[in-house]
Amino acid sequence: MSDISKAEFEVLNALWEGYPATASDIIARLNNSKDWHEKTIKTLLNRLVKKQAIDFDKAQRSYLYFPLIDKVDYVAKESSNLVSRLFSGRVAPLVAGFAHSESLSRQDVDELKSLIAQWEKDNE
Amino acid sequence: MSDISKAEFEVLNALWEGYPATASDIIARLNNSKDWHEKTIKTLLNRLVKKQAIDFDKAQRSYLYFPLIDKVDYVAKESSNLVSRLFSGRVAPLVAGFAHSESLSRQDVDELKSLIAQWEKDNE
DNA sequence: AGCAATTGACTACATGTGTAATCGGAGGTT
DNA sequence: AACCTCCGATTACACATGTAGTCAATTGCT
Repeated sequence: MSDISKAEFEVLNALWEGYPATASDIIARLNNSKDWHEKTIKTLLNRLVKKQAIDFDKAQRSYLYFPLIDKVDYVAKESSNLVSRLFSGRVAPLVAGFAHSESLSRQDVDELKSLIAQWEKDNE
Repeated sequence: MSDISKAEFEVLNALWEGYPATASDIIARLNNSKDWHEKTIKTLLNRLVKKQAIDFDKAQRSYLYFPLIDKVDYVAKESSNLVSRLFSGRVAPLVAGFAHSESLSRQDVDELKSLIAQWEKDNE
């Protein structure tokens, strides 16, 4: 399973942006958002390899990293994890929280409506 | 902020079930779900106090613990955190994931519909 | 009064995590 | 051939975390 730390996740996420990618690629991508030392990122890549979250092909000098776990899967697992821990597994109360805090956009609402329509078509 | 670890969260969550509560109360509550040593739970209570997530009133011998942070707030922060990290801050894609994995219930859908209706009334 | 049990405080210790620095070797440069 | 450079591997180290154990004081029991 994923026992990926916060920092490790950022690196993995950068890799999901495009792969295979060299360490330098990842470092460049993270340079924008994070203020991490190159060595730090390499350490994190290493730990991700050890955790079997990513792997690499040996190119000439540098490695070509690629993810072993799919972003969609990871995201689904994390979401369901949080929803089950914090909302007894039901997603509506989470959305309710967002509605309350004004964090619900017109776009969200439109998408939700369409999701619901689809769900109802499929489920009855 | 909350830098509450997983184990600490379980204890805090047990406290939210009802407070003020003694350490023994919490231990009893967690006994059902977790297989933690009494001492472990007391350590976690202590750490939560140090982190100013909870506090206590000194009763006679044992303390009466109570939360300093509200579950609703905590839950909102964690949710928004996850949604922003994994879904660029928009909640609909998260719900879409649930719809896809058959984890959306009739009840969820009804609640979502009512949330949406309310949102639209408020927002246009 | 004296002892046992209970409670929070303090201590312990292995492993995880954030954040690098150093090492040794492969490749390019002169 | 000798050296510099760039890469991954290995090592470092402080603080967080999971998971308890020991200590000292208080309380209840006899």
